Amino acid sequence: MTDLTDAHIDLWVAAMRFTGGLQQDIDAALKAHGLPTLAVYDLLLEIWRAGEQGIRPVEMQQRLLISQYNLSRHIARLVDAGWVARHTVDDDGRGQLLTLTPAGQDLRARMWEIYRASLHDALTDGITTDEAAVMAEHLRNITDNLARE
Amino acid sequence: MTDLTDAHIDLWVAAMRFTGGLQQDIDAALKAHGLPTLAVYDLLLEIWRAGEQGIRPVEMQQRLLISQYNLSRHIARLVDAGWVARHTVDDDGRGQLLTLTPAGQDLRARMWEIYRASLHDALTDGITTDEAAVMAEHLRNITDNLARE
DNA sequence: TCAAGGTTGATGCAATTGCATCTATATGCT
DNA sequence: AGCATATAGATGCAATTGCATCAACCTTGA
Repeated sequence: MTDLTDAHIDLWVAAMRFTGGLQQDIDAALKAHGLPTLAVYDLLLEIWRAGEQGIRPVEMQQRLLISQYNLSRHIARLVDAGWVARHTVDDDGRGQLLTLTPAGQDLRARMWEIYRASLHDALTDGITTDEAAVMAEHLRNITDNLARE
Repeated sequence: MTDLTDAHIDLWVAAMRFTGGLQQDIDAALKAHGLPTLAVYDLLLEIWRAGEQGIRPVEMQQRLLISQYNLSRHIARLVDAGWVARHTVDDDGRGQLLTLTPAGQDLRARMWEIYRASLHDALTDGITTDEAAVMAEHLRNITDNLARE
């Protein structure tokens, strides 16, 4: 039973400022190019990764930190905008499978250009590849602890 | 001119999942105890730190990642709830100084109990104090880079 | 087969956030 | 002083989010 030290708290504060600040920068860059937010990008990425087979909303919900009703409404907007297509599921009448339309694939690619540029500007100067790998591993360890509880 | 590597991207993804997941856990714990959200805690903390002298909203805005109108409305709610008091500024008729009422001080303390417990559960098992210190320093370096641009 | 309970996704309504703009005060310039 | 511009904070309105609940479908068990 170890203690929570000031260093642990510092880590939490630094992590919050890092993700919060960079997230704002990325969203600002996306908006400046007339593109949707980072939250929408995450959805498009998941659907894109699923390929032609598609992905169920319930599966996206498990992977992303998003509430069910929020996901449901995001999907409705993406479908309305013509970026995502809904398909029926053969063996489950409740469900649906989502795929990206060509326009959706194009949008995701354009968003990634901007997203990637923001990450480049923010990350490459301040930290080496090796340091980044070590930190990512540590953060995954902690996050796995969370999920386990 | 270095490159953005997969390790850098992994770091970003891991950091997002870490802060997002833990933030959800903390907010859930606070809510389970009938307390306001983490965002409100940050405001109370800033005002608390300012002590009897108080703090101006414009200064809070610079320190926290919050928009002006959002801050303005949060403050209005905190004042309505009796947790924060507004004072006039002698040499600036536009401004105001905020302090915590006794009820606000009590609220902040109660929130910190829950907040601290969540941080303890999440952090102490997965990472040592020394590792946490190193990571916090790295993250601050990156975040400082952001601010400079 | 069919009732009970679980899962998937949608939605009405309230609260919050984002955006644009506004009011009031302060500062700087001539 | 008098006007233009900048800063601090508030607010009307639209969009998004949170919460509770719902409808439709699936699964299990008697």
